[in-house]
Amino acid sequence: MLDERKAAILRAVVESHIRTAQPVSSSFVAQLGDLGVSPATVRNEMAVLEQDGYLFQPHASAGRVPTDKGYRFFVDSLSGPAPLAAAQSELVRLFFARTHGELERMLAETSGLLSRLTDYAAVVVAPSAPEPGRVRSLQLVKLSTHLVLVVAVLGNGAVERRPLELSAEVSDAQVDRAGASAAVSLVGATLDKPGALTLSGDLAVDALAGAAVQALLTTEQAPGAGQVWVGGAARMAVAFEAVGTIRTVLGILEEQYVLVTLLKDVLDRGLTVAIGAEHGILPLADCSVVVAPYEVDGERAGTVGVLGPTRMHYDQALAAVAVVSKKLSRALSEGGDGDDLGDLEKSSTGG
Amino acid sequence: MLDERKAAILRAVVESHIRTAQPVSSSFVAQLGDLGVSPATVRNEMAVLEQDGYLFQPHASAGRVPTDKGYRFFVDSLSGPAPLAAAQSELVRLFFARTHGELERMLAETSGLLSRLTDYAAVVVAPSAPEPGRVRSLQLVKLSTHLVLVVAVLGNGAVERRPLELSAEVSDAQVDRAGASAAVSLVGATLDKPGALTLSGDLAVDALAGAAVQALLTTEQAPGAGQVWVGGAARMAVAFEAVGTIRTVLGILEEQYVLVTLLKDVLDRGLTVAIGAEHGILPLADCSVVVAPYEVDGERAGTVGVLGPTRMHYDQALAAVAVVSKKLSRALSEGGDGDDLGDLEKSSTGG
DNA sequence: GCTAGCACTCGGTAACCTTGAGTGCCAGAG
DNA sequence: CTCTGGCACTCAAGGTTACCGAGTGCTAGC
Repeated sequence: MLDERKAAILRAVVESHIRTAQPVSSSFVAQLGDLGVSPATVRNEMAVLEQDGYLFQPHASAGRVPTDKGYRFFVDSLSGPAPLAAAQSELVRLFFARTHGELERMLAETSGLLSRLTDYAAVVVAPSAPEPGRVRSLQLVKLSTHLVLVVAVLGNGAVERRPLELSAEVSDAQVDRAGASAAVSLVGATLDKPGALTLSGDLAVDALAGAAVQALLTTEQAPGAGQVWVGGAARMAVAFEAVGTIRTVLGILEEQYVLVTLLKDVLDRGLTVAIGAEHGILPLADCSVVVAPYEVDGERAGTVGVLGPTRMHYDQALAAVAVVSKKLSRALSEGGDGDDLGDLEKSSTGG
Repeated sequence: MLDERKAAILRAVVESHIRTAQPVSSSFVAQLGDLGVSPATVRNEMAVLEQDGYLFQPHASAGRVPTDKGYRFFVDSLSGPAPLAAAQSELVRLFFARTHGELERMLAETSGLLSRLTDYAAVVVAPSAPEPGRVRSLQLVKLSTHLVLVVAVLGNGAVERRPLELSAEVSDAQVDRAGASAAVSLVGATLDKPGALTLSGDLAVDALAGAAVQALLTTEQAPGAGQVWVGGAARMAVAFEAVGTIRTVLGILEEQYVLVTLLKDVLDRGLTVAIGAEHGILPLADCSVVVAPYEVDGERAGTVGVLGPTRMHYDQALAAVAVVSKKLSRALSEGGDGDDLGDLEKSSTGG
């Protein structure tokens, strides 16, 4: 599609513009020395690249700036994510060595990590299904005469909690028996495939046990699914100069629904990077997104991503997103805090 | 301290500047007609107000702008929070009618509510002590050979969860017995006053039970205490013009520790409003904070607050913060989702 | 004590010019 | 046919000047 020289020029323009945020001149590219041609030649090539839609000239006496198409070519021609800088690898290592425990806190902090790694805003989407891990423990706790709490502990330490409002009063003993019954049905099973419920004969008990199991099974799709954490939104205020852009981007970053949909769409289209207008969100026309799914026990669970300006350091962002998603997958999968994370470091570098 | 006319002029300047963000001229104040004097007289008074540190003149041929001291006077002379607009009352009502369930989600969404009410950024600090309610249930769950999870359900439905790493392996039976023992010690007690632990004779069991109780008692001060949710940070990008200011303010809004300390300090000094440099945070010199504590079961638990530009609508912010903190207190106190929130509406309006 | 009048200050805007970076194009060399 | 040096052209950015007008401080008089 592009002969090698045009490709080289385009790459040079993109790289330079990513670094400096300035239009790139023909003489600058020529001076780079990679091609051994004069500025005039570069100019001719650039004119063609502009006609083909890879470059754009803000005004007559300015250099060239890449278009979305130009960035797309650049990203597609990347050999892969850059290796993480040593300091950053260390950050990641420390983070995952230190962090365990609560899922929510972990994901929230992961968004902070990813943002620090890339210097852009980071987004982490919670697993959309209830934790698929096996149920380790289930308990009913009577809070008041008409309120019972179902508490389940899953394999990875996550705690699922559901309130149950009762129409009729039940005794403590009945709650206990219902809890035992529900526990028999669910403990050891995964949340999507419960065991059968053994009936006790006491209607109230069986109804309560059934309701408890049911409450856990119904993924709280609407409200909870796709919970989102955004880290380092402030970094977008650094990435952009125009106040208007900052405003709109920050606004979007608070719209959880839009964010979740955005990341999901990109992944569904099989992409890792969405550049400028490629994702449909108009206000984010100046932004690109780098995403990766993470897994829990081998199943695609949630998404991590980076949102930065179109002129972002794609190689670094790709690397950071890849490493974080991988390590996160490990950390969240059964076995919990991995002892064997060390070897991952290498394998992810050579992606 | 200020005669009535000076006070009126000062109030007029503050009010106008809050609305327009522009320096206020003597003729404008005179035109308002509240005093029936000429611009020249207003000028003389303004000159005095400037000497006394209430006003400031950006440059010779400009109007006056309030200083922090000027705002302080204004706020102190407010008759109290303004009544909430009807639409906003409705927002609050709907919110608290709809929202219940998980503490964290509730607090997170509350920050969004408060931000929408005021059009500034809102901050909600989680209860700093572990939920003070009585322990309703306690359970140990063995996650892997060396990892046990302590799960406690408190009176208000909150779930406290602590991981315990074991140095030696214990059997399932031992974990169960330790759980029972710890439960006897804690269930029915409040977390700050545990009952004595009855020893079983099995060293491993007793050690585990003790560790479990201990884990729950130690408020996870450092990491978890003072968890913070920030809502509507993007609104700060609207409140300020200068990119630099936006950057620093957004930066601060992500520093949880700073935020928690800030709100705590303001409350500890007995203030409801901190204006400009009154709180020690230099980068927030252009910002004011309006805070209120909320309670759980009659005890001061956490804080809600609004962060806006120094020239913020204090009356509205005060009103919003007051109403939200009150309703939040109700919603979080034993009894949970209140049925009796209706009557609060009136009492809070006439603050 | 208030006010009208007046001189003064100074930020903001527009008009103008200059500068220089960068291009497009052309003609000639390889 | 491709590349390059040269040259005219364009246009944003920055500096200078002048002007306008908002707003003040001061003073003299009511």
